[in-house]
Amino acid sequence: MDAPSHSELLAIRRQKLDALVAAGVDPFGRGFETDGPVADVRAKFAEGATLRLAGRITAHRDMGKSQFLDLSDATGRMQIFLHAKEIGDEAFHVFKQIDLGDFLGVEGEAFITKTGEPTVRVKRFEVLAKSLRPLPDKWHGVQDTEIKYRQRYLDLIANPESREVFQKRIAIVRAIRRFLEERGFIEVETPMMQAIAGGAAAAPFQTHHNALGMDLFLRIAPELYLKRLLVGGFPKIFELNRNFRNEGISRRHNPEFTMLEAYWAFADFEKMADLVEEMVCHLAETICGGLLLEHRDAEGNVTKTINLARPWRRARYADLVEAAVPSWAALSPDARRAKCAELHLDISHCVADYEVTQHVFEKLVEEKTMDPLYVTHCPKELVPLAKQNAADPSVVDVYELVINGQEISPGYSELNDPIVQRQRLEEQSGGETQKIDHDFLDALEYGMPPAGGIGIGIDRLVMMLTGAESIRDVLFFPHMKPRAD
RNA sequence: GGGUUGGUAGCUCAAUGGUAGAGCAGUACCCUUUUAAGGUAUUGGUUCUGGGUUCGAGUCCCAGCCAACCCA
Repeated sequence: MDAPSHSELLAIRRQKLDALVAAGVDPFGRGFETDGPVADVRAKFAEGATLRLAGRITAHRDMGKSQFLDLSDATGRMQIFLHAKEIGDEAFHVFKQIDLGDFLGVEGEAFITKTGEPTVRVKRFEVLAKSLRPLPDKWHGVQDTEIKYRQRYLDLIANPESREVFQKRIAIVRAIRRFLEERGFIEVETPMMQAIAGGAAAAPFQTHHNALGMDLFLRIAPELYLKRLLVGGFPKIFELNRNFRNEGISRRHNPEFTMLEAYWAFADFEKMADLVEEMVCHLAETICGGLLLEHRDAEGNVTKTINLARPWRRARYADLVEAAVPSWAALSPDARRAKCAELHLDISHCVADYEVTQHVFEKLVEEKTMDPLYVTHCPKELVPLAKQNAADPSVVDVYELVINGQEISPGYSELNDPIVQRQRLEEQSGGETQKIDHDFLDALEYGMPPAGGIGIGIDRLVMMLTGAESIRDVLFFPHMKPRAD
């Protein structure tokens, strides 16, 4: 329910709407030919040229008979000038019904004002859409995080810095596709609704197919279907799309998130690491202005610096833990727990010994690592779908890429032994065989080529590359609880 | 799930327990090159919701809703 004064502001705009209709003007106009988005029109700007552009009115400077307005879209802003005597009384009366936020299409002559501002002198204009609600403050923009996230369109209209983050995200996603395609990878689509939610350990969202009378799950990962395509003979594939996990929401988690998975037959995890390193540097250099990324706070102070300079450091998991806590490897499981208490690390949720070590790794290595680090030779318990190392079967041939204190990308030498894979999945399912994707295991038995595989969480990658501190700042429409009425 | 902080005009923000205010936006008027235009006047409030304490609550207490941050 709107507060009374809000209704008053709305009522005034409705009155202007009625006045437009009374003057024979359609307040919600039709198609309008332009010379392109506002930025393109600005690029074509030449004094004396006739220009046509359309956009939303974002500023109005009323000088009486002279009117200056800013016409904007997501690409830019252009000043337009309008004079009562030049357009005539009838048109000026229509113009008087225009508010900030309305969409206008204009045609006019390009000129430069005496303050040097490129401007379009309006000869004709059309009302393209009346805005019936007032826009956010033009100077402060939208500060309220709830409005930013719930009404993203207002954030995009009012906050240029938000718009820039999303434009970078769009550019990053496009560049990833191009990068992989140029290297012979093809993009494929696999089911988002799966009878068994496999490929990761996470709680799925459940739904129901009426006609088939069966439950389905939204996928938590596309992995098992992409591997079927390796079996089917596609050697270089990727999928860049949404996954769904029915878990908590936080600064780093949204129930649906975007994941890139890529598989390369006859490659291994080290080759995949080279590929990811090259790709992320390519993104930083072409979209984010270079390999040195600076994250800033609201005041513009640098809070964090990430240096992507190659080659990226590679180190074994055990060596990293050992460097963080000397003699860790020599300690017994009980001594390790005692050591954690000494270091004020809460390991109450850890059951197995490898979980204690993993907690030490997360707190003392991962969270403190800003520059890229490939963590290799991880314990096999952490990664059930990867190949065991030939020399040391207690570890697997994988990397975990850490940047910005977060895991950005895992890469595996994929397990293609169907017998070992079956054992691993059976152990993981804890005896609940209905949770095992038997068709996937059958597929492996037909033969899957050895392959390198990667996953990259696109939202976290964009956070790292743009300096966003919350995943909500890189998602157009982050998940929110409904607001009570 | 636990803790901390916040929710006041359309937006951005003020307000020792004592008459709810400002800037912008809006409205009216002045102004023929302004650009956060300027000037004069002016409208606009269930202070998130529901209880309680008090002579008196935006402010203190309790419960709830929503959000941000931290922890798990």
